[in-house]
Amino acid sequence: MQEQRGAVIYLTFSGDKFNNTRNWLDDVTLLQHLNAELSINSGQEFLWGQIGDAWYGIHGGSIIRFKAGEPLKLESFPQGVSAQEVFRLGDDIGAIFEEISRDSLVKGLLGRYPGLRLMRQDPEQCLFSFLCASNTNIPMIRRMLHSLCKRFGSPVEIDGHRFYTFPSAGALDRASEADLGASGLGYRVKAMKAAAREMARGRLDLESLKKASYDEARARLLEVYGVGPKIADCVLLFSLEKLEAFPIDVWIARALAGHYEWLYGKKMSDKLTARQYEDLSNEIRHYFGRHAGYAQQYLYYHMRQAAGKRW
DNA sequence: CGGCAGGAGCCCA
DNA sequence: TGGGCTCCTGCC
Repeated sequence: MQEQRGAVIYLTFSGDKFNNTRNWLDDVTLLQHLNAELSINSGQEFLWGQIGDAWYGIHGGSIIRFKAGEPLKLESFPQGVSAQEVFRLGDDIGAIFEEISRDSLVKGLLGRYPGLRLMRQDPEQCLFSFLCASNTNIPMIRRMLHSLCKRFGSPVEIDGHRFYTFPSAGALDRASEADLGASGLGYRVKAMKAAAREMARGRLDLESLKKASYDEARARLLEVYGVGPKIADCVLLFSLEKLEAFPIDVWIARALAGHYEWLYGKKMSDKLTARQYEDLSNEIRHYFGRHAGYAQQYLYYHMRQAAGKRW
C-alpha cells in the first residue's frame, strides 16, 4: 500500500495551472498548499492543474478533482475514476524502491524526491498525448491537448469552472485534418488521424493490451503510424501496466551518458538510432528490473530539475 | 529587431 | 544515416 505518515501521502502531479502559463508553482508552494509531500513531473501528466485549493485533471471522459487536505479523496465527474486507480495506491512502493535501488544515484534520488510517483493514465488519452509530444516541449504539448479537449471534448461544469473531457477516438476520427490542425498539431495531424481511425474502428484495442506481455503490447503499438519506441514505452508505462518500460528521451539519454557510460557507450549522442534505442532499452530494463519505469521517472525528473526546468 | 537552436520523435528516401 | 516536419520560446 501507499506509504502514509499521518495525513501525508506521497503523490506525483504535473506542476502547473490550468490555462495559465504564468505563476507556475514550485515544489515548496505545492508542499504548503496540499499539505502533502509532492514532487512534480509534468512530463508524464500533461493535463493536471490547480485552481484555488483544488487540483483538477482530465482523465479520458472524466474530470477528476483532488482537494487539499483530503489526500485520499479523489472525486470524478462523471463518477468512475478512483484515487486507487489514478494514484496507483496498489503499488507496493517500498518493495519497488528496494528493487530499483541498484546504485547510489537512484537510491539517492528516491530520498531526494520522496513524493515522486507514477500515475495511471487513461490509455487512449495517453497515446494521443504522446503523439503530440514529438519534437516539441511541454508547454506546447499542453496547449495542443487543451485545444483538442475544447474543440472535440465535452464540457463539464465543476465548482463554477468549465472543463472539457478528453476527446474520444471517434470524435477525433470524425474531425477533419484541417480542424485538428487548428489545434496547433502541425505535421502530427497525420499520426493522430491514423491512431484515431484504428481505435474508432476497433482495430486497436489498448485495453486488451493490458493483458498482453510487454513485448507483445509494444509490438502492436509500433505498428501504429507515428508510434516509435519512445512513444510506445511511454504508453506502456503510464497506461498499460508495463512498469518495466523505460522510455528513453533526450533527457534520459543524457542521464545515461553521464551516469551509466558503461551501458551507454561513449560514442552515442543524445539522438539514438533505432538499434541503439533497443539495445540500451534492453540493458537498462535488465539492470533495474521489472519496475524499471519508476527509476526512469526519478532520473528524468532529476535531470530536468538539475537543468532548472520548472515544467 | 532578426536569426537560430532546441524541445518526453518519427517517417521516409 | 540524414533531412524534414510545425510552431513557439529563449537567447544572442
